[in-house]
Amino acid sequence: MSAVVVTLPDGSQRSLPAGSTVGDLAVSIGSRLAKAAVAGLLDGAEVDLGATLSDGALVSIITAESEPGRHVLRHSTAHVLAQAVVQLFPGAQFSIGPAIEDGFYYDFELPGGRTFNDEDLVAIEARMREIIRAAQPFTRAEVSAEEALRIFASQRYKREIIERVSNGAADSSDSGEADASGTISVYRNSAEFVDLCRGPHVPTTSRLGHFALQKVAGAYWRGNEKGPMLQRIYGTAWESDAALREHLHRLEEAAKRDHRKLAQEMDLISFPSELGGGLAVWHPKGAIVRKIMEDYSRQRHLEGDYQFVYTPHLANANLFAKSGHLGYYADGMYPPMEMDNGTYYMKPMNCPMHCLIYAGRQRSYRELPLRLFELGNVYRYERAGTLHGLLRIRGFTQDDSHIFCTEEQLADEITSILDFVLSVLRRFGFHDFEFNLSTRDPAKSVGTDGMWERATSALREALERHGLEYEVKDGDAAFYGPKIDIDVRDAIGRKWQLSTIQADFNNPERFDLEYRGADGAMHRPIMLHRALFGSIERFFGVLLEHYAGAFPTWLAPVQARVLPVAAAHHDYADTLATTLRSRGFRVDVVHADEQLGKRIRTAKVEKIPHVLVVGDDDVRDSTVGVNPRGGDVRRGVAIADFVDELTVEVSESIVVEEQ
RNA sequence: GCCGAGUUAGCUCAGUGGUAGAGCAACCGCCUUGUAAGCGGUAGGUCGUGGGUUCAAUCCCCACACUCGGCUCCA
Repeated sequence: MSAVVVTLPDGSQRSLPAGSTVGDLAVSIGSRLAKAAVAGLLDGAEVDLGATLSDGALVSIITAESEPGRHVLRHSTAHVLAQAVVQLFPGAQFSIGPAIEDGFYYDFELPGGRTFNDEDLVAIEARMREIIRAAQPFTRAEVSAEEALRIFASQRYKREIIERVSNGAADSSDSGEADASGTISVYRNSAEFVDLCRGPHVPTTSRLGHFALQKVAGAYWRGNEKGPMLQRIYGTAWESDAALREHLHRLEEAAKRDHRKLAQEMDLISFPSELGGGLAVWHPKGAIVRKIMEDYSRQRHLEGDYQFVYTPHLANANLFAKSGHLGYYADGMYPPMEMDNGTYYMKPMNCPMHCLIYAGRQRSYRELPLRLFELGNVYRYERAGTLHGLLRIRGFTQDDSHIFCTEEQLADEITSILDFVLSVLRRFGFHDFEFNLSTRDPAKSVGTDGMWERATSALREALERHGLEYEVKDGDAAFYGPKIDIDVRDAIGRKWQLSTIQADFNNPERFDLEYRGADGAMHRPIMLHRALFGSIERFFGVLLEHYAGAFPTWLAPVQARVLPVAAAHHDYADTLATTLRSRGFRVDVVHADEQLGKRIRTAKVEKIPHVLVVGDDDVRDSTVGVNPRGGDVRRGVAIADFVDELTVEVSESIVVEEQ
C-alpha cells in the first residue's frame, strides 16, 4: 500500500496511507486535535476534513477555537438554518448565507410575500436543533452547471448564482456559494436538503449547536435597491456554550453603553420629534461637555497656526454648482429654497465657502500653507432609514479645516496633521488607531493621473514617516482626491471611523485658486480637507459610548457634587461649592432633604467624578470627605489639598475608570 | 428610500373592543441623616397625529410623523 507524505505547519512531516483524509491526519496527530478539528488547510485552500491528502502537500488543521474555525461553524450553521426554513416553509426560496463577524445570516424569500416574525424564529431555532441532533453528515459533490441547475430547478436565486458562476461573472457577492474558478460544488446533509456552496463545512451537523438566532431584517438581493427585498435572518454561533454566552454578554454590555440611552438618562441631548428626524437639541449638561470639547479644539488649532473663519449656513445654488456638489451630491442635500434673487441651499460642506475666502484676494507663496478652520454647521439630507442617534444625523458641526498649500508642502503638511490628529484623539482617551488610505475610483473621479499619483504618494509618505501601518482601500476615495481615514478602537474594542485627511485638486481648479510663486508666476495650490472629530455630534456619541457615560473629570458636566450630611451643614456646603466654582470647577450642591445614602447613590448613578460629603467634623476643621468615582472614600481632606488634587486631575485628564 | 418591529405618565414599562396601571422621578408631609435606594401622601395620561370600521376604538383597518433593527447610501 502506497503512502502520502505531508508537511505540517511546524515543518515536520507525516506519512499516511494513500487515500487518507485531512480528518485522518488530525486523528493521527492526536485525539484532542481530532475533536477540535472542523476543517483543514490544504496547500493554502480551505477544505473539508473529508478531503483526500495529496502527496507533498502542506497541511494544517483548522480548529473550532480559531477564527477560520468559527467561520466554518457559522457557515455550516447557516446551512442548517436554511434547511430548517425550507422544511418549515415549503416553497421558500433561499439565496445566500455567509458567515460574518461573530455570526452568520441567510436570506430567504417566502411564498406569497410572507415575512418572518419572532415566533417563527423560535420554531426555526427548534427545528435547527433537531437537525443538529440528527448528526447529519455534510457531503460534498462537485457538479456541472447543468446538473446544478437541475438540482436547484425550483430555486431562482441559486440558479442565478449558478448562471453567473458558469458565465465567469461571479464576483465578491457570490463568495461562499462558489469559487472564482467556476467549480460548482454542492453540500448535501440529508435526503431532502442540498445547498450550493464552496465549503468547507463541518463533517456533521452534530459539531454545531452553540448558536442563537437573533433577528430578522430586510435585505436587497445582491445588495441592489432596485432588486427584490429578501428576508434575512441573523444568528451567532460559537465553538462552545461558554463562548456563546460570553458573546451575548458582550452585546449586553455594549447595549448599556448605547449613547442614545445614556444621553437620555444623563439628560445630555434629545431628539424631539417635533423638531424632525435626525436633528438634536443639546441640554445644559450635554452642551457644557460640547463647549469644553470645542474650547479645547479651538485652543489646539490656535497653537497649530490655524486661522479661524465663520461662514453662513445657506448659499446660492451657483456656489454649489461651481464646487460640484450639485453635480455629485444633490441627492444628499436639503431641497432648494427659491428666494427673490435665486435658488439657495443649506450647506452640506464648508469647503466652497473657505475657497471663496482664499479667492478673495491675491495670495502669495509666502502665505502657504494657509490653514482655515471653522466649527461649521452643515446639513445633509440623510435618508430616513439611515438615521442613527448622534452617529448619523442630518444637522451637525464639523471641526473642519481647509489647508491650501503647494504641492511640495503636501507631504510635510500631512505629516504634521497626522501628529496633530493623534495628539488630540489621545487627549480624549483613544490610543488604538487604524489607518486607511483610500485611492482613486477611476469611474468616479476628476483630475489627472499625475495629480492622483502625487497626492496619493504624499499621503503614503506621511503615514510611512510616522511608521504607521495602514490598509489601502482601492477605489474608496472621494471623487476629488485620495484620503486617509483614521479609525479608533474604544474601551471595549469597537471600531469607529473618526478623522479624515483628504487631498483635493478639484476645488482649486473649480474656484480657479492661485498663488504668486517665488518665480513670479501664478500657480495652483492643493487643498486639504481635514476633520479630527469629524462631526462634533458623532464624536460626542462615540465618547459617550467609549466612557460608558463616565466622562473623565476634565469633560464631566458636573465634576463634583457637595452633599451636606444635615441641614446644619448647608451653609458650609454652599461656601465650599462657591470656593470650588471660583477655581473654575463645575460643582453643585444637593441639600439634606433626602438621606445621605440616597443622595450618594444618585450622584454615583449620575457618574459624577467626585462626591464631597461635609458634616460636623468638616465644618470644624475646614475639610471635606472625598468619595471619588471608582476610588476609596477619604475623610478629613483639607479643602486646599482637594483643590490641588482636582487641578492636577483636570490638567492631566486622568481617567478614573468606573468600578 | 426599502423590509420588519414599535410609539401608553417626565423616565422605564405592564395592560384591555366598554374612555387605563406599576416602579422610579416630581410635589407635599414626617424623618435630621457620615458614604450606593427611610416612611407616608398628592398630583400627573385626548394611550404619537389624522382618518375609517363599530352602539362603543388606546386596542381592529388605512395614511402620516417619529423611533428601533437591518438593507441601500454616506462628499
